[in-house]
Amino acid sequence: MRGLHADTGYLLYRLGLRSGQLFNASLQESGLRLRHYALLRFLATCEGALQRELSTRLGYDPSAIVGLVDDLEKLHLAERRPSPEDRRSRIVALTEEGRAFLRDSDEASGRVTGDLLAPLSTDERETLHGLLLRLAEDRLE
Amino acid sequence: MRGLHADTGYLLYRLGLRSGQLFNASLQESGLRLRHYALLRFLATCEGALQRELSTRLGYDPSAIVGLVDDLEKLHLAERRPSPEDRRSRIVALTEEGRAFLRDSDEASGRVTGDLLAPLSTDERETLHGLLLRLAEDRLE
DNA sequence: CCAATCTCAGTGGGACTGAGATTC
DNA sequence: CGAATCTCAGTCGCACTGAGATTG
Repeated sequence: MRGLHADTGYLLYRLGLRSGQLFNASLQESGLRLRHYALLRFLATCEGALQRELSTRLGYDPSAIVGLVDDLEKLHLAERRPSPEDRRSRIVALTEEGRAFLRDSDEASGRVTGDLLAPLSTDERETLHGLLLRLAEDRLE
Repeated sequence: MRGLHADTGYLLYRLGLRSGQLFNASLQESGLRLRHYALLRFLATCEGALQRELSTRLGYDPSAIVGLVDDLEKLHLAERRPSPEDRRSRIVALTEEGRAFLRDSDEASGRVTGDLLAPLSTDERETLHGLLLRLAEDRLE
């Protein structure tokens, strides 16, 4: 009979949970959760995105995006703008405050991942990142 | 500004969620969830465990173990026995039905992981497994 | 008396569904 | 008309907390 950790999929599941916990703990004082932070980080790469794009790219349900953007708007870290091409859609974009928040929290987020990967050497971390990236590109729709 | 997938911790989080989804989907017809299955798989390695052990080894809250074992008892896949050494504790053990269930579902669970890791070669899968295992041993209490 | 183990009720956040309103 | 986008209400599984009962 195989042990619990003989299965790579289960290992991924367990380490993914742990990683999320660590991120959420480090974001605690900002009042945000990992999902808000991921949304901000995605917005920083694209100068505005439709809520539907955020849903597919981040893997969250469309109805969840509504509340997340609500929260970020209340904190003035992001804002909704009408889309000039399609009045059904809203464009979500970072504010200046949002950009400043990302600059300030960048170091803290790197520390979380560094802590998680502490048992691995630099080379091993790069190998792991490359393998996970290939899985993500193929398996994260 | 770094992209979303530049962070190994976030990649782990996303792929962990996906892995859990795939496992749960494959278990759907059995009426169990991944957490039940993980508990059964752990029991198969030890011939009976205290609920406190299950909590620490599987990473679930002690109060969650109660309901999980309740579910498995209702399905006659596991059972509680009194501990001869400490009457506060209960020993949870697989039943014969539980062992048979694991034999039957073993192949399906391997297929889920094989599917998730499809983009990688056999060597790469082993490399990934080794790296994740080292992280799990150090970072999963 | 204090600690450990199990149980249970309640709380809060997250994932999802189904419906509605608006616009293409 | 059907399809897409956003919104909202409701449901369900899950994580955690705090309390209680039993035993060491």
